[in-house]
Amino acid sequence: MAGIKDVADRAGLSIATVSRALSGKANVSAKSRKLAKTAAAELGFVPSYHASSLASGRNHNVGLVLPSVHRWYFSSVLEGVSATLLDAGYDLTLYNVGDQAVRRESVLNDFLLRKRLDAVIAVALVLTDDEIQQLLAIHRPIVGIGGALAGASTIRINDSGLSRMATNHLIQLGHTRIAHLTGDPALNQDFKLPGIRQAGFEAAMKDAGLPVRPEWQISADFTIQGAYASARRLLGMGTERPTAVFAASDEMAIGTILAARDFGLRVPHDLSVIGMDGHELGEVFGLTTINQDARGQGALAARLLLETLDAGAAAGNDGAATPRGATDREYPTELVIRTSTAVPPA
Amino acid sequence: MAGIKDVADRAGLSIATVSRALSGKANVSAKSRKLAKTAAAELGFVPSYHASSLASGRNHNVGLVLPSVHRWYFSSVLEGVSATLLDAGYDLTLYNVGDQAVRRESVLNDFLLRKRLDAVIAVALVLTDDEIQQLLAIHRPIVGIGGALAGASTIRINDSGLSRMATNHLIQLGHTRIAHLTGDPALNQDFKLPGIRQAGFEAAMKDAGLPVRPEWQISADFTIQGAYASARRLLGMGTERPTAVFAASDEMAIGTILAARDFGLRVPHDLSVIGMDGHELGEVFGLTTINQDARGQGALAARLLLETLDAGAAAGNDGAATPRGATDREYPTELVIRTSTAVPPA
DNA sequence: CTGAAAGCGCTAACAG
DNA sequence: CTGTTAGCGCTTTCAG
Repeated sequence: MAGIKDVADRAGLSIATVSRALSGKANVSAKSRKLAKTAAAELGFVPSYHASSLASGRNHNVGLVLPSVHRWYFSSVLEGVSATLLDAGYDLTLYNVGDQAVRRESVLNDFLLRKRLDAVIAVALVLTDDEIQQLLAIHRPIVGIGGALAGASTIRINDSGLSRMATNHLIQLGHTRIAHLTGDPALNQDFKLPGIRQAGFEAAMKDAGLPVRPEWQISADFTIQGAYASARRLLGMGTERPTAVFAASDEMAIGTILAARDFGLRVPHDLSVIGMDGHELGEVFGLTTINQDARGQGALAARLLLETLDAGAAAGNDGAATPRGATDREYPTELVIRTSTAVPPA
Repeated sequence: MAGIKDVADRAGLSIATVSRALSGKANVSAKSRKLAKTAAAELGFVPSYHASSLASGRNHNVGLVLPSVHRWYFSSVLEGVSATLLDAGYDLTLYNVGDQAVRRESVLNDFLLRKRLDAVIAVALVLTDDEIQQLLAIHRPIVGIGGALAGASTIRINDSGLSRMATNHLIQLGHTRIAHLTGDPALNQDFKLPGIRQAGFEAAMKDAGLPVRPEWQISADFTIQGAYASARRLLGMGTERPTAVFAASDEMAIGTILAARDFGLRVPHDLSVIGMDGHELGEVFGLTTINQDARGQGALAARLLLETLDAGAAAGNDGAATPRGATDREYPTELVIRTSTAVPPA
């Protein structure tokens, strides 16, 4: 309950000096600073964030918009953002919009605009130009992770190129009957991600002169269990089976491996499976995949934002940071070959 | 950038009337309200949360403290809390403290005290009396999920009783050689959860006159992959094997099933496995478990808090809600028998 | 280096 | 029902 006034009284200083001393500003004598600090400590003084934000215009708070917290990719990004922010003394306001359009709307049109956030990080969210403009209009820098965001900075991986790479890995091993397990079209609130990865797959197949069979293009909801169900249907089709599957996420690759086991198929002997992500569970299954360090992407996004904010503050820019020209960074990835892929059965 | 003043001017009303009109208060003529609303809309007015919080004392913001966002239980709780809060127009400030003591400290001693939260929900966190007092001292209601929190309300399941139930399920099937896979002792930032579940297991064994073999009491980090590694060690011990395993979480139960497969053990024919949680993936593995609806627990916690806050507001209580006597609620659960448990091999 | 004073933008009595 | 008047608790010129 102690306010800065109480601290000032107890320290025998003015409110202004205490404020400067406590927020580590210059132009305060060592003695005054000590005096202020002790008084504050003795009173258990904790500054009111609302008051200081109101007065200074800075919030020390970053918003994070996610479509889900259950899928590995998103919780990993969240973890990276969270750790970076916490260490910098920033709060993280989480908007888990899920798949409900209503929630998405209200977050975008109400929550985010309440001038309470210094910046926002949007993960795998397709924003309309209007939505982006609205955000930019309130002078908040935005960074997008996982896809392009016109006018905002983004961090992403080369989804189409990497899908090609994954597919090529299979082709080089000698596979010709390759299936692709993609994300449900309904999940295209995401940056059209499923579509992009699928395009990469198709391009690679085409380049190799291989057919893309419609019945081997299946989809699931990005979860292990969803992919398991879809893969069972794929592998259970009475007809010819593929000898390899490229799944658009590790979770779906794992679901595929589990389904294969049900049919007595040995991985990779009878069926090769490659995923994409770098999920920790991949090791257990010997999953060949493309690592993308989602946690690192989240941390990087947060760091970039913090730098921008600091720069804005240093420039005396009234707390509202100036977004330095929107940049589009590609995050590094690596192909990790384990034991779920091999040459096709004779 | 438009402030309430601009809206007032444009509407030809006083600031006060606009404030009342826009925040849906009574005592405003329909005409004035309409006038205010149109003016606000035309100017794209969005109220400053800091200003209104400072003036009203209410933040519309709840803090959630979690030890992790990757484990199923926590992300499920998060999801429940998040949805409930969003729908009520509240912000969710997330503190993912992880296992770093430093972070835990700073969150507890800095972040949470900044008077920016109306309430806090702590999941599976053991708070010292001091910490609880500190939080209560700033007049913020707290609710704990997943364990006891002296002085605060809690929502939890009967961990010890349910562990007993799970163990008894195995015993009733005829098992006598039962192993227990518990959480790493290091994870006892949790409400001593591993210990409590283990105690339930031991009690059930004792009641049945069965021996608890130390070498069959193993631990892991609550993840599938961690449990997989531990279970491999358990099942790979040259000596006699258990015929059943009770894992303290579904993720660990699944890791166990995967390990069993590696050794050519059929579940449940050669090894019965029971888990605890209600993880969606359990279905894929036919996992027998105890469902606990973590999402629902999170939603309930949020709802309780919102009610308390509303009550406080209604009571004209300066926004600082009065915690109505701390209650300790037990959340309902159910034993779900699937196909991972059966009578022991002959 | 320090203090006084002027707000940040809104809400909440209080009179009318 | 509406306008006026005080602040909420801090930061920040601006003098000194």
